[in-house]
Amino acid sequence: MKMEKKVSVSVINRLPRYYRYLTDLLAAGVERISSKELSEKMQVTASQIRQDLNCFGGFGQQGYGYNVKSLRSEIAKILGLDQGYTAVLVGAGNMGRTFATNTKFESRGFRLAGIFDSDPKKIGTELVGHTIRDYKEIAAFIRDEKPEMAILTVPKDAMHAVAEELISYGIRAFLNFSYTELSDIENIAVENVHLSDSLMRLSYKLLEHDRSRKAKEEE
Amino acid sequence: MKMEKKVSVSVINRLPRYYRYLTDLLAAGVERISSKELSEKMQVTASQIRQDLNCFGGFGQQGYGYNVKSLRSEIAKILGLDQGYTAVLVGAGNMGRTFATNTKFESRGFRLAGIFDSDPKKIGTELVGHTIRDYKEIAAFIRDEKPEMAILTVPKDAMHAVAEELISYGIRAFLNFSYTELSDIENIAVENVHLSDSLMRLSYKLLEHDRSRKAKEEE
DNA sequence: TAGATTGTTAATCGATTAACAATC
DNA sequence: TAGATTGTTAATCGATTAACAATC
Repeated sequence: MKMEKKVSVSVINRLPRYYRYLTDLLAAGVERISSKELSEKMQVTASQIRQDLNCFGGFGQQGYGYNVKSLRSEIAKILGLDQGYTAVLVGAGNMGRTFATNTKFESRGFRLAGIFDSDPKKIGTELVGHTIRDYKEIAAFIRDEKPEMAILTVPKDAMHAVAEELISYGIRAFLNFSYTELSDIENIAVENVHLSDSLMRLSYKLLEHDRSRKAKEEE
Repeated sequence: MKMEKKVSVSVINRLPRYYRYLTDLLAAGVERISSKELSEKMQVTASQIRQDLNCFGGFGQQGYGYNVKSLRSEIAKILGLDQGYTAVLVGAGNMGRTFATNTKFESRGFRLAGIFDSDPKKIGTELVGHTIRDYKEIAAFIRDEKPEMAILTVPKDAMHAVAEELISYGIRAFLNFSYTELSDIENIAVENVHLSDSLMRLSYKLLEHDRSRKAKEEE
């Protein structure tokens, strides 16, 4: 895997999508695929696919295309899915429960080590095969289990304090679902998720469509 | 609001973030802000902020900056948040419940008209002030209530059939949470959300950080 | 070998940043 | 008026697309 120049975020952002499509193709029993075929399925250009992949290495073969299984595993490696990264989930509210339930951690190469909350009503109950633990025990837990990542689904007012505390225990990656953004911190990987942004983008697109429909009618 | 050239998706994608920051500033009682101040908060360039806003009009004032309240409301208008768009939620599973609970529809200018599921155990129960309805009744409901948007949190195998059915009833925007992507359809606004993509991006970032940390240690 | 499709270079296009005159 | 900061043009930078020689 070559890594001369820094790979642009545009490319990185597309990798999970490639991974998903390749996972589906593999499940469908497809053995090989050309950049052209894949580009049609994904509604992007074949050029872009080839350029993106060649940021990391030459995974294809002239005259043949790409082997679905091996390309998928190469992308997994690029994304770090082969690292066995371990995560803790902090916050077992609605969002936490949904994320824990919907995310197939193992099939994505991750391990969910534990779930924490500070609500006595939740502590001790079960969620996706884990007993929800008291947040007070998280320091000891992280010391023992050495997870790298934390998924934060805590109230926005608590978020910063929780993040700082977890960093002091050695956590170095955050998937943050709380409304307030966690800004970049040196040596810490951060990814903020905002579901309502998607709704607003959809609204913009709908407005655009309505506008062009109206413009057509007025012709 | 000028609209000569098509505004790029990069700009559109940033609008919800501006909207969030302005909402917070307004809540904090901040009256005016310059592109420079905002750029520092948001970790972008002041140039980018001014360029982005000027795609839609001159909302600022030389020597003064931007009025937080009025800029926020301009962005709301651009995003269509003043259109009173109405949505139905289809699927009251984990994801549906979380989205319904976490999204302050009204404060974002939307109206949630109804929630549908086909599970008899769920039908008739309450969720965020709505009684979950039988999916069989959705045709009549859409005819009466005329929602524009549907939020899809249905199993991936059902997704395409549901989307097509809803289009036939007049729905013209989809926020799709199912694993399978809903590809672009003419005159229909589509936004796909993939939570596990965020986890994979985080994983990539973590791997990058680990790599550069290791490289430093080896110096 | 002939055909197909990659990897890669070059050309184009678009987005970001810088700079500054306009103006509040 | 002087100072600040916008709106906007120009310069730079980067990303995407096109093209094609390399090669399986």
